[in-house]
Amino acid sequence: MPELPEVQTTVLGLKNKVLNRTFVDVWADTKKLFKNVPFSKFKKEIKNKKIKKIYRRGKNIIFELSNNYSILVHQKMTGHLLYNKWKDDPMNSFIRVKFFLNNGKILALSDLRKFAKIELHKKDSLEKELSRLGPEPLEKSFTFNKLKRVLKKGRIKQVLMDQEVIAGIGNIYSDEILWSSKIHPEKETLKLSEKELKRIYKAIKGILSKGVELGGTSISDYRDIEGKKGKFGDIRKVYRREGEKCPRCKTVIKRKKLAGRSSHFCPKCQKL
DNA sequence: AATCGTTCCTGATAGC
DNA sequence: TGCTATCAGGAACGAT
Repeated sequence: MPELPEVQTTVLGLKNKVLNRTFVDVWADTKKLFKNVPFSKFKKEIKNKKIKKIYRRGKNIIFELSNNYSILVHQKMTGHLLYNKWKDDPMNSFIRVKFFLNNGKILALSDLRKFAKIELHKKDSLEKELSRLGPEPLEKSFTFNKLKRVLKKGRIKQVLMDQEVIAGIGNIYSDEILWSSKIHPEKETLKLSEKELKRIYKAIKGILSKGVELGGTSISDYRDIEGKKGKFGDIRKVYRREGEKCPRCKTVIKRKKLAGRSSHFCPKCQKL
């Protein structure tokens, strides 16, 4: 599922391929994905508009158009954008939306479970939408003190995944961050020592950067815009490794459901 | 006010 | 073999 590193990988690809192109038309078989305006209006407003800017905020992708509208795409769990000719792979075959560009190429959304959302925003409604998100963890302004200030009360795993606390962390990277910092996912944030917080801070920066560097994680559905897999999944330590051995201490990795989400951790390295 | 459970969706997998 | 039930999960939403 696309989290910060996956969305960043997609955005880098898009900047390379579709920046400054113009949308000629758009097709969709699943019009439900268009959440805040009817598909017909969406189509009318983006037709023949140039893509002036492409950027990421949290797990959202934003295309800024020449008519001061912006398109916001959230890939949710199984959505990913594909450009032109992409690698043949079952995961790339659930095409729900196609954007036709003025160079004759296609930008498509493949989304097995149809959870993705596409919205059309004017400046103020976009700002309002994005203002709910917490800070960007890879930005310089995300300092150790910033982390301490934004962390709210609760179990660390859920707090790390809360988009209003920090933007961009989901299930994969929160498990990896906690394993790396030797913290149990159910640990209460208020009970974290200064040392533990420092480890979490370093892990957030380190793991997310590594994720971006390796082009994200593709053990289930994520693919880059050419339809290719990211490589972070190869070096992950605990996520979806229940029953395997902890690379640090060889204890069998456990999985536990927390607030509807599975958490993977080493019961020896990550004690409560 | 904050926290919990439910919902959206469909392919893969387990169980009978 | 072939069917059905369960599971995966980001975030909005409704319920407590």
